[in-house]
Amino acid sequence: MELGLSLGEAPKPFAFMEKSTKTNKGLEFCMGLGVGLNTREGKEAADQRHSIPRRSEDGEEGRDKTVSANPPVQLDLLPLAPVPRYTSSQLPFPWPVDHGNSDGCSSGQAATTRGFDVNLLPSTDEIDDAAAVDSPNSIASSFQMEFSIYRGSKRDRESSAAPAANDCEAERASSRASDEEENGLTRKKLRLSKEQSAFLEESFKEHNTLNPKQKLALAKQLNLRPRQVEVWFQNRRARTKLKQTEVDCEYLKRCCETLTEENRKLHKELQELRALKTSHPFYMQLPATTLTMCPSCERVATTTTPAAADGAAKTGGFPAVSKPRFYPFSQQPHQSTAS
DNA sequence: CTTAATATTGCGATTACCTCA
DNA sequence: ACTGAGGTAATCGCAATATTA
Repeated sequence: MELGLSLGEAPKPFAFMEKSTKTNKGLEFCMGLGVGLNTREGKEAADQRHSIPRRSEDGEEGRDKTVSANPPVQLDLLPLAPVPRYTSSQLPFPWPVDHGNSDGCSSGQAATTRGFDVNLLPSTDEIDDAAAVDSPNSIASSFQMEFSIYRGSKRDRESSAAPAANDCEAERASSRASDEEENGLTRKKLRLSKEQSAFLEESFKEHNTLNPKQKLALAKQLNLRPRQVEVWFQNRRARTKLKQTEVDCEYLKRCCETLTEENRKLHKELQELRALKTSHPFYMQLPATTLTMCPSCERVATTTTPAAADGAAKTGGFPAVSKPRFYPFSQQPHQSTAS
């Protein structure tokens, strides 16, 4: 028996599944798994499983329009985190939450009352950028911080005693690594607040990718740099994919166990049939037969070998008759010379 | 219309920092 | 106080795609 499990590239994820469905009806299980994450197709397939929407409304997202022609098996994702689900009216996203529009500007009234922890302040040019794409009535332009829960490190809390120094540090942290290296500074990891993370999480549920407008609006609303929002979404997608991979592996593991068990049962059945032949040598008038399974077509075939015939003769079991044959599953062998 | 250069974006791999047991 | 593990923000390099001259 062949177990076709492909953990790499899976160009034809269901090819072997078709075979198995047309043969052994006694085997009630069949699988079609395409866990090919190492190729572009695999990535797209994975994205399909993740139900990542491929936006097409924005020109800049056109590169993601391609979809796999062979969608692999859909595995239900376990809930990643028990994040409370908000309704659209409760969620003051900086873009309309009509599940499809990504215009970037919000309708929003509720967001004006929601403030967020600030690890660092966006640079003024980024604020200008965000304002440039926001309508004059957007919540982002009217965003105000109303509370601040700083969850920085001990060092951060110490430095927060000196506001000027903290601003300077935040500004430094907002630079890219190249800038940091140029300044001889090590990058500083900034922890997002619970509120920021929760809001990003909710945003991710709405759109797991962001167009530039959404990114800017979200960054402004959360008082983060657009780059931070972008990185967060990238990492969040990576986490989702990793979780899905774990689910896939777990599923494959269960399938393997199932197949192993089925194989064990088949072996047991075969032994019982052989024992039956031994105890009732003239019951079926069978030749000395070796049951084999064609690896290509997965059909059971028989071969009559001299050694088997000798063994049968020694036990006094079977006369040396070339035919008839015994087909345990009422199947004709695909080829007479099965290997 | 074709093509090369450039810009943009997302992803995988990895690093670095932070928190916690 | 120290330490290792785990989580995650951030970085880097690459590939695919879009845009533009």
